Amino acid sequence: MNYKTKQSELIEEYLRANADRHLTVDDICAGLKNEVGRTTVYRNLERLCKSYTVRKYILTDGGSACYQYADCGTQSRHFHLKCLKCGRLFHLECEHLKEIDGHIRAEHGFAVDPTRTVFYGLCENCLSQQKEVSE
Amino acid sequence: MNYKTKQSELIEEYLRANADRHLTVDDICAGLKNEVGRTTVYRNLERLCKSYTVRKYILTDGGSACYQYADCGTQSRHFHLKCLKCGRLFHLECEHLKEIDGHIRAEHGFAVDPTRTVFYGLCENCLSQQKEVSE
DNA sequence: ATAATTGCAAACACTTTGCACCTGT
DNA sequence: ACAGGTGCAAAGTGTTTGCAATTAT
Repeated sequence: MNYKTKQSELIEEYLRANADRHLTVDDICAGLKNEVGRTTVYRNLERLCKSYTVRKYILTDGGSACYQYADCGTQSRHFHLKCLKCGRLFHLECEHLKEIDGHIRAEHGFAVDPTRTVFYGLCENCLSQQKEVSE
Repeated sequence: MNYKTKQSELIEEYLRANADRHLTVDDICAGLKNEVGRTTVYRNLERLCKSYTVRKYILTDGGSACYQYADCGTQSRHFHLKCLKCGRLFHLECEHLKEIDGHIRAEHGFAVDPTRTVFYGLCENCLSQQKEVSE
C-alpha cells in the first residue's frame, strides 16, 4: 500500500521545493502546469497531512486552505501575519512565537494554536504607503 | 441608512440573548423558528461584523462559521482568545497586547490590528480535561 | 494479478448575488 | 417617494466522492 506514482512524486517534490511558502491547491496545480488533476492534489495532500509530512493551515478568513511542507522541527510552529490591504501572508519567527505563546500560556492559561491563529494588520509596505497618502 | 426591521431586530436580539454561545447560521435560523430567511441572517451578520457588534469565527475545517455577540466596547483595544473546544471567548488584557503589538511592530514592521485578530487554541479548562482523557 | 491511484464529472456544504417585491423613514 | 431590507432561486467557492480507466507492485 502506497504506490509511488508520477503525480504523487511531482506533488511532494513541488511542496519540498517551496517549503518556505504557503501553497493553496491552486498554487500547486498551477505550479505543476496542470500535469496533475486537482482531485489528486487534494488526495495527496490529505495523505501527506496524515503522515505529518505536510501541515495544513486554515486561515481565519474562510478562504482556501494553505499547505506547507513540514520539515520536522525547524519551521514547524510559527504564526502568520496577514496584511489587510495587500493580502500578503507573512511568517513570524519562532523566538517571538515562544514569547507570545509562553506569555499567554503562563498568564492566561491559554494554549494558543499557531496553525490556526492569524494576525491581521498592515505590513511595512502598506503602512508607509498609507502615511504618504495619509488618507 | 440602516432601517430597523422586524428581522434585523430578531437576529440581534437572539445573538445578544445567546452572547455566551457561538452560533452558526443554522442555529440562528432554527432559534428564530425560520421566521427570518437564511439570506437575511447572512446579510445581517455581515453588517454586525462590520460594526464589530458581532465576531465571526471559522472554527472547523469545512464546517460552517460561528458568530458571537461581542459588543465589548468597540473602542477598547484588546485581543481575543477563542477556545477551539468549548468555543468560549476570552479577552486579553492590555499590557500583553502592547508587548505583542510592539514586538511585531518593531521586529517585523507589521502593525497588528487587535480588533481583527483572534488567537485560537485551548483554554485552561479544556486543556486539563484533555490531559485527563489523554487520548 | 490485484490493489492502489488517477481524474473527470457530479455531488456537496456553505455562502454570496441578482432581482422583484416589501418595509421603514 | 424612495432608500434600504427581504427572501427566493440561482450562481459561486472550495472541497469531497463515485466510478471507470490506468498504473504500480
